[in-house]
Amino acid sequence: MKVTIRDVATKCGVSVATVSRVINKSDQVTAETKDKVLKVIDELGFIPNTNARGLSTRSTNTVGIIVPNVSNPFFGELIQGAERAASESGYQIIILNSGYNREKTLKDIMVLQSRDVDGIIMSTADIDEKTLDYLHDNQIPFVLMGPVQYKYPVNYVSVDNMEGARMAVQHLVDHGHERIAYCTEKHDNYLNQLRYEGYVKALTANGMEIDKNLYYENDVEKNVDRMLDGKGERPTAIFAFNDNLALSYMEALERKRVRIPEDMAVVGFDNIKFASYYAIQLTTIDNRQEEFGREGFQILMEIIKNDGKKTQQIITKPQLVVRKSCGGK
Amino acid sequence: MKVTIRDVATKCGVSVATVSRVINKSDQVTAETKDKVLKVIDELGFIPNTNARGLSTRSTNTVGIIVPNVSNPFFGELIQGAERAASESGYQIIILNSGYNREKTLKDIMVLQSRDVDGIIMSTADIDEKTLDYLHDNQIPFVLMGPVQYKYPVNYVSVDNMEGARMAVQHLVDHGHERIAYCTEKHDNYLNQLRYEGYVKALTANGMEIDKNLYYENDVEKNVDRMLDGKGERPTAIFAFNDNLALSYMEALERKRVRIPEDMAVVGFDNIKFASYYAIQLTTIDNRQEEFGREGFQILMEIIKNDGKKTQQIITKPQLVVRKSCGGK
DNA sequence: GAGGAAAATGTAAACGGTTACATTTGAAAC
DNA sequence: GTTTCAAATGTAACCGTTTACATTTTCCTC
Repeated sequence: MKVTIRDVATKCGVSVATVSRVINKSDQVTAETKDKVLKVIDELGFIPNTNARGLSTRSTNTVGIIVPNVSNPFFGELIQGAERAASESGYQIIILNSGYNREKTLKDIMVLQSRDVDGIIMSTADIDEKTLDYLHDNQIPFVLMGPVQYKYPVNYVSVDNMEGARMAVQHLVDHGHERIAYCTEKHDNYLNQLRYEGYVKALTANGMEIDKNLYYENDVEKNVDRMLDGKGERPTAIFAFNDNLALSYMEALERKRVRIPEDMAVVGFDNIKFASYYAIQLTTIDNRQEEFGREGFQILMEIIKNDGKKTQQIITKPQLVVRKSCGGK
Repeated sequence: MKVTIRDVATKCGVSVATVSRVINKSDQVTAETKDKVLKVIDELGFIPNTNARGLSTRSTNTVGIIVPNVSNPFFGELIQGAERAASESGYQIIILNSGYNREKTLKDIMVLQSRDVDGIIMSTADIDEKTLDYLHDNQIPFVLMGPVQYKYPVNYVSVDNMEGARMAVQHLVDHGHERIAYCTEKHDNYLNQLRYEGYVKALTANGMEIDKNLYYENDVEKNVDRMLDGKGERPTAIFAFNDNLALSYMEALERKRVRIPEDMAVVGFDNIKFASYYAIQLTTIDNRQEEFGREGFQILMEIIKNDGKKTQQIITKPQLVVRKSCGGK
C-alpha cells in the first residue's frame, strides 16, 4: 500500500542503504545512482516516514509549542512567528493548548516528550516550579516566552517588562496625571510583579506616592464601580496589565459614559493587533510576539546544537506606541 | 538514558509483551501483574514512545490541521475547537500554517502524511483540484472546514453560506435599504460565489435589480472613494464578504466622516470575536468556528473508523447576529 | 595486468514499540 | 494425581528508517 524505502530500493536494484543515503543527501553516492534513485522516488511518490526516521535518529525535526489559548491572537502571533521560522528550517511544530491549566501543561510536555520532539517552546503563563523541575530533570531543551525565576538559569526571550511598565506610566505622568490606577487580573505571578514594579518605579521617580487604593485586580465591573463611586479621589488614568484588560476597562467605562481619553486615560501592554483599530486607538507597549516566536525557535535550535550547555536570556527593549487613548502625544 | 518498555519489563521480571498489554489496557493480564507493572512504570517515569508505537500500529493518535494563518483569530477558534475535542479523545493535533499558499498546503499534507497522522482537518481556503486529487489518490482521511465542489463527494462541515448571505442582505432590505453594495476581496472562489448568490437571491426575492456598479472587489480605499464620488447613486448599505473586510470598510468610511449606521449600514459575515466589541457592534452572520472545529474532529474520527466508506456534508443553519452597524433595534 | 587505496554499495542490527503465535501456568473435573 | 483447557505470559518478527561495518567496485600506479 504505502511505498517504503524498500520498494524504492527494489525497483532501483540497489540496497536500502543507498536509497537512504540519497534522501539524506550523503555525498557517498554516484551521481548516476543518485539520479536513478531520485527518479524512482518521484515515480513512486515515496515520502520517508518521519516516525521511523525519528525512531532511528532520535530527532524528529519537530518542536513543540505550548500556549494557554490558541484562539487568543496574542499567542496566535507567537505561534505564527515560530511556525514560520521552523518551516524555513524544515522543521514542523506541534501545538498544544494548555488552557491555562498547569496539570494539562505538564501532560502536554510529556506528550511532546513521547514524540521525541527536539525541543519545546512555551509561554510562561502556565509554568510552575514542578514543571520546570520536570523539564530540567529530563533534560528537555526548552525556551520560555517570558521571564521566569528559577533556581537554575533558564532560556527565555522577553521584552523588558519592568521597563515597559515604567515607560507606560511615565507617559501618563508626562500627560499630567497624578492619580494613576494599576489594573491587573491576578497578582500572584512574576510577570505582574515586574510590571507592577515598573509602575512603582515610575511613580517614585516622579516623587509620587504609592496609593494602595489605586491597585485594582480581578473583576472589571466592580473595579470600575469603585473607581467612580465618589468615595476617595477618582483616578484620572489607568495602566492596565495588558491590552485585553485595557479593552475591558474601556468598554466598562464607556458604558458608564466616561469618555476616553477626556475623562480617563488608558494605557495597555502588548500591542495586540486590535489595539490599533480605528475605534480603539489604544496607547500601549509593544510586545512583539511574532518576532519572539521566531527568535524563540532560533534559540531553541542553538540549545539543541549545543546540547543545552549554554543558556540565553534575551530581553528586548520595549517600545511605547502612542495612540489616542491617553490623549495623544 | 531514556527509559523504554524493556527497562520496565526487566525491572518487573516480566516480558515486554506483558508490559505492552498493561499500557494498552488489555484485560489479558492478572490484576497482580498489572499492579506490579504499573508501579514500576510510575517509578521509572516510563512514557511509551509515540513514534515507535505509530510505526507498529500505523496509528499515531494524531490529526493534522492546516490553516492559512494561525494568528488570525478566526482560524484560532477553529483550532481551539479541534484541539479541545482531540484532547478529550486522547488525540494530539499538529498545526501547519499554509499562509494561503497552495504549494505549501500540498507540502504540508505530505509532511502530515509522512508522520502517519490519522487524518487531516483543513480549511477550505487553500484547497484546489490538485490537492484534492492528492488526498483522494492517497486515501488520506480528511475533513474540510467549508464547502467545496469536487468530482467526488467530500467530507465537510460548513454553515449554509448562501442562506447566510441571503439573510444578511434581507436584513438590510428590511431596514429599507435599496442600494446595497456587495464587497469582497477576490471573486474567484466558491465561497464568494455562494455568498454572492445569496446576495442576489435576497435582492431578486424583493423585486430589486442587480446593479453591477454595486459590486466592489479588492482595494478598500479605492472602493470607498468610488462609493462616495458622487457619480452614480451612492449605496446606503454594505454587505461585506467577511467581518475583517467589513471592519476595513468601516474604518475607511469613518475616516471620510461617513457615520455608521446613520450614513451607511454595514453587515459582515463570520461573527469574529471582535465584531461584538463595544466600539464596533457589527451586525453579522454567525459562523461558529470553534464548534466546527469540534465537529470536524468528530467527523474525522468517524471517517477513520469507517475506513472512509461514508462521506458526510454537514451544513448548519446560519444565525443572524443583530448589533448596531445596520441601525438595528 | 596485478596490487592497493579509495569510493561506492550492501548487510544487518539497531531504534521502541505491538502482536501473532508458542509456551507455561493453574484451576476444575475426574 | 492426571487430564483438560482457558488464561496468563513469553518469544520473536515486524513496522520503516539509519548507520556501523563488511564487501565490492573503481581506477590509479607501476
